[in-house]
Amino acid sequence: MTESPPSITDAESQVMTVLWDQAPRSSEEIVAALADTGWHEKTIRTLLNRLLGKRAVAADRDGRRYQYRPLLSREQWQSQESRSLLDRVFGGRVAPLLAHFSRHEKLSDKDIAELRALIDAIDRKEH
Amino acid sequence: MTESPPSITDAESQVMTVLWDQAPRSSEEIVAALADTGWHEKTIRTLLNRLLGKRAVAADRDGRRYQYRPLLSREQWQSQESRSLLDRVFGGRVAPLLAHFSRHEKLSDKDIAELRALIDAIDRKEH
DNA sequence: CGATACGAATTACATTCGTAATCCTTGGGA
DNA sequence: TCCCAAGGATTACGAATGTAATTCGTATCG
Repeated sequence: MTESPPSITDAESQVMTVLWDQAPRSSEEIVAALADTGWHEKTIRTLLNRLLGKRAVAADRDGRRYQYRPLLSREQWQSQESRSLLDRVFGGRVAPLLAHFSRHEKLSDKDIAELRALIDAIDRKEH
Repeated sequence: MTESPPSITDAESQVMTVLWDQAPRSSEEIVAALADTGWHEKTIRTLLNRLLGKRAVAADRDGRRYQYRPLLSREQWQSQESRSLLDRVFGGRVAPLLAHFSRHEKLSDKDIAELRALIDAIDRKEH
């Protein structure tokens, strides 16, 4: 059986975010970092456990506590989600997605600058 | 109360796809068009009904049958899904998403051309 | 004219997800 | 030494979702 990257839910991804931001962390720290969500401490511990079950995070014993760290990387997750959107919504083709963004999304100056840099980078890479 | 565009599930979107492809259609035609999914006819009718409940499709009486047609457009749906990905996964910014694609997805020449056209269009719009 | 078949409407049911509450263990303080 | 509180593990529970089965109404065929 091959290990496919774990798929995580929306709520779970918010927990991952705090670990991607900094790790390892104790559950107490994670709870603190998620104070703004309004989630109950119990809820966050549940999410942590589900992530453990999915092997999206690892827990290293630290005395009577655990230190949690991500196993699934943010990049892996972004890839999964992007590919999912691409396949589900745009028939797997990038161009329609780009066309969609160009027609419907408001791009900030920063976005535009980054896009320009992106294209330049691609140009250079293709020499 | 303002009408927000209905949010549809993954299975439902596959039904929408056949209506976006061509409409109006009878349920029989829709079932036929979804033969490759392996879904039971009952399943497809259930999805149609849920879409009706969400006002994502309309049913126009045609004798003792209905002719179904989409109320939610493919473009609207693509926008919703794109924005959702953007917000959930890329902090709401387009450039990181595109940067991600450029790093991890194979961009065809056509894709790159579109990207360039996108920037050019923006440039012109901003005069 | 009565039974049937087909589409529509309603109901069903297991799983996943969001959101906790409850139970279990054990290190530390009274 | 004994009890408690903080964390971890387990259980709960309603809503949404995937996937149907059951029931209902009626046009049609024998």
